[in-house]
Amino acid sequence: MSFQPPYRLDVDAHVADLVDAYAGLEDGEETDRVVTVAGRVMLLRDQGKLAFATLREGDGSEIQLFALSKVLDGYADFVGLNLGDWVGATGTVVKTRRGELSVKITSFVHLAEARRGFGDKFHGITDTDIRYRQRYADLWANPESAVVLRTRSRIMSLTRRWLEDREFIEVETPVLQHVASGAAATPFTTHHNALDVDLKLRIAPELFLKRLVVGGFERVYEIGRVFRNEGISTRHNPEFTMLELYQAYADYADIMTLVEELVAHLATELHGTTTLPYGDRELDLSTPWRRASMVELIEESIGVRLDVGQPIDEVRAVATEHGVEVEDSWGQGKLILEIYEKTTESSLWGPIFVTDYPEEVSPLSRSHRELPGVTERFEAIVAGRELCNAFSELTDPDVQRARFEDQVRQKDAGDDEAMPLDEDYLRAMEYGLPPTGGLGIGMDRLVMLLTDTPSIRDVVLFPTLRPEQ
RNA sequence: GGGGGUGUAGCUCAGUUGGCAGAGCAGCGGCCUUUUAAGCCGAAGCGCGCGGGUUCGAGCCCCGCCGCCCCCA
Repeated sequence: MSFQPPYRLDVDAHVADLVDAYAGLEDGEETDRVVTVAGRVMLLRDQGKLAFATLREGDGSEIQLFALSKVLDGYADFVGLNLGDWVGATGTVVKTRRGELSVKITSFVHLAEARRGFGDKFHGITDTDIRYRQRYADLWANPESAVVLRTRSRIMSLTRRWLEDREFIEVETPVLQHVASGAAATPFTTHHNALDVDLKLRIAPELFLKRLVVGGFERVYEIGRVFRNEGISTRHNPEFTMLELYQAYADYADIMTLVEELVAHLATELHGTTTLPYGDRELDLSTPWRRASMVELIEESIGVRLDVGQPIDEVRAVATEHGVEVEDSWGQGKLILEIYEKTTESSLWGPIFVTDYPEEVSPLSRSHRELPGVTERFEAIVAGRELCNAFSELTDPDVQRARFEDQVRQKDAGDDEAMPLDEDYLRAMEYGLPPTGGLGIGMDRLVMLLTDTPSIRDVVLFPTLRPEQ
């Protein structure tokens, strides 16, 4: 007869709690506390008339099951278990003579067979292809994978709580959009049969969230998946999780404060400190973070002070001198951004707020209150990577229309990632968008930095992969 | 798209100057009253990513392709 597992089981103790509660038992001491625990048998040491098994719960906590043939009903079945099998076990909490906290079991139930093994019981599974494709196996074979991915859940939860404590409300906006705008990226296209229209998967929730600010949601955020049809690397997955928030009556300086406080809060909650290891370096997330403008940082890097107002030939010359492949359609702003990315960005470790991006490359940002040609926009670089993008939002519909039209010109000139014009968003702005600060954070990258993880695939449960075989 | 690394049993890996494919673990059979990656005995399992080529002979050499990892564009 085939294996017939029970339909349910009353589990009355978690391994982690038992480990905490009974750490002080003496070697050989037995309690009369009866517990039922459950998990997978990860190791089994059969001694003949007695056996020891290592039971692991999904959170990684482990306790030994101590089975005596004289005491345990079904002893023969117990020692016949395969590594990886799910069991429930009932018995008393004891510490063995050799000092291992155990449940001395009087009965057990076989809950599921592991027809496939979890790999080498010492080395686990190291083949990345198996780890990413069969995450369900990786989570058991490599407990450190499970720790990172569970920490991700914790980060999402802490972030939501922190924002809600500050009166932000969470919303959900469309993933399927007629116009995929709000970022410079190539969208995925799909088709709706009943309407017979092509739809895009969102590349950012930005424009919908700002519509909500127009609608009176003064502090609003969304944590959701966005999709960008571009390459895959250690820092890019085609679908990733973005936090965007908008705060009415705030500007980009307020948002800088919000970002550094949020990140420092998360670090403190998770690790008890704002000084974290990342790779072979250290990361000091204590506030405040340095603020410096893009042109200042370029000057520090290459010794040349650039300005969007200077003659374009001079900026082109600097770009060419530093190996930037210049296109004729680029103005000073785009050239300066390219020079920054080529010469400066990779040398930044951070945390640092890079501020005052050129208008030409910032179609949704409000112009700087003092400096001509640049916007009140910043990106944070943390651990050498771009973490977020934020600005004082552009609120003037006429200026926004002009910026969109400029983007369309750039698209026509061959820039595939230039932003399309969103007519409905302009209509929304005509109802009045108050002064607003906005932010987008790549949550996957935030998890990477808080878990000291080098690849985005290690913080995404099921990363996008080529189809098998 | 370019460069580097890698692909041998279910898993982790070793395979010397080209000369009948190996180990540990898992799985299977057996022994064992305090194990900790338990130990011991036994049987079984891969024809070496795929396709060509050189050679008496290729896991090792050559060519092409494919997958995975890393770096760069």
